[in-house]
Amino acid sequence: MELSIHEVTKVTGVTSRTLRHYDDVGLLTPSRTGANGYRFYDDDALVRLQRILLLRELGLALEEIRAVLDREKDEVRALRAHLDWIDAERERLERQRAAVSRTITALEGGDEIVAKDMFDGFDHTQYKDEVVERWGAEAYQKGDSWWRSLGDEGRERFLDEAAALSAAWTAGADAGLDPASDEAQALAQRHVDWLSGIPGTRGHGSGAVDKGYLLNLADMYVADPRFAENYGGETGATWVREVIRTWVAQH
Amino acid sequence: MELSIHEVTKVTGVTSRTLRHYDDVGLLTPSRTGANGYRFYDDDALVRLQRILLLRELGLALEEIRAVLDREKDEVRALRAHLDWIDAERERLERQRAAVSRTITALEGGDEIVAKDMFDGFDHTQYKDEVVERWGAEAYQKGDSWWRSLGDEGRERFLDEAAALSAAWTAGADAGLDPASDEAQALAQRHVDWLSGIPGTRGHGSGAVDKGYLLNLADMYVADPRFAENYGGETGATWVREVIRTWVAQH
DNA sequence: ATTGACATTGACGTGACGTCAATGTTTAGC
DNA sequence: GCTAAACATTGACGTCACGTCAATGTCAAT
Repeated sequence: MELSIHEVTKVTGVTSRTLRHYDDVGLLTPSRTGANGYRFYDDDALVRLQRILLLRELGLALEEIRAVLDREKDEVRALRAHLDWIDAERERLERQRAAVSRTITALEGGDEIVAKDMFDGFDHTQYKDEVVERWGAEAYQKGDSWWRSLGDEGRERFLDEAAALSAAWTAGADAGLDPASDEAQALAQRHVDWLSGIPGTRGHGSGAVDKGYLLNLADMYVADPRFAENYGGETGATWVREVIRTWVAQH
Repeated sequence: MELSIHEVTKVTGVTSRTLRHYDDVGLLTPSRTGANGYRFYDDDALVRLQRILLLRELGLALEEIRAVLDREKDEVRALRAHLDWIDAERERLERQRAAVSRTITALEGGDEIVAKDMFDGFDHTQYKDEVVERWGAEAYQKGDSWWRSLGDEGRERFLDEAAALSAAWTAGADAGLDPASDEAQALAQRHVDWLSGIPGTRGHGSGAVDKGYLLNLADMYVADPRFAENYGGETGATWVREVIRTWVAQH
């Protein structure tokens, strides 16, 4: 039995364009080509097409399919590799979903989010991946060569310290510490040290963190609910601001 | 402040090619273009770039981003739509993963899988979309003009009935019904009626479903673990086969 | 002979750039 | 003033799996 290209399309649902494409890339050669150039497919060709379509449905690329069918590659191994790829894609989508979802929440939270604000969220350390994502953007302002230069380990340490600071601030606020106390001021110093690692935070010329920047930051912690969350809510953030203001006054 | 394209790349991490591309598609026009053709970006342009990069990380297409930034589209609504798209992608991957996984299992199960076998899975109704996919292939053997001719509604009904049958069979098996009981036999009749809608199932000449085909089908339900799953496992499938055998004997 | 259905081979379009290639501009050093 | 390095530009092709014309040839039926 030999089918014309039209009959194959009716029977398989694939378009003639697809069949010609498969011919072009050498994935499925017609069993016979007439003197007029017409393509004809016999049973063997149809079986091969069947297998192609199956693997295609499973998501394999045409090149992969070709390798499998030409016995250049083990079928199970190819599918296993594909499974890994699917898993990676799944995870990526999962993270992206979370990021989009949080962004929507933030946008609905009320105030118009200006890009500036979104990129300043460098201590949103509740979720590491989110921070990494934010840093990919944050890097814009600070120059991401720095962030990249940290290496995986450096980034890890940086984020860990950020998380530790957030926890320490919350604990201090909960404890109702005096903003001028040694403990609170030591915490402020630690925060400043951490900040100093970020390019762009240091004042012009001086090697130290810019005080104006610090005060702005403190204000932001209070004003922006998304920041406040990381510092024990509004009251916590207010306390953090007091501690920082005190520290600035003393330096 | 005005940055050259090179400075922008250092500061943002995007390549100059990307910036030129964004210029080409009108997504981000440089604030100034020198007489020499050089591109320069001011603060406003950088803020716009910031927002572009953020939305890009969230997975929006450039065209979408442009629509959002040009205030043609609400940001939240755009992100919501994108969320839907992500969810759809997630589900698609989930199904694909399951299909690939099952295929691997089947391949490892021993016997070489002939294309024929794989395409006979027309009542894998656990997931509708999967069935649709399988049908796209199954159609190969039966001639998919029929499947297409059903229309969306017809396909929907067909798949719903398939799912209902699968559930009914499982329930019957769980209940331990007598294969010869009226209830079980009614179920068999219903299954046969459903099958009769499929071209190729009817015996030559007679309008009724071919009995040999039915018996083969029943055997397959038991033999193939991928089928058995849909009929309450191996024991369930065995019971289904008994019911069908009884029905065939009585007709 | 004409019509209509079906076939062919190009060739462009899709999305978001990467990657040459060929060439002009600016800056720094000698 | 010359030269080399660094940086800029505009094309233009490649990616992936085809969809979609366009221009044209072939075949069966009327």
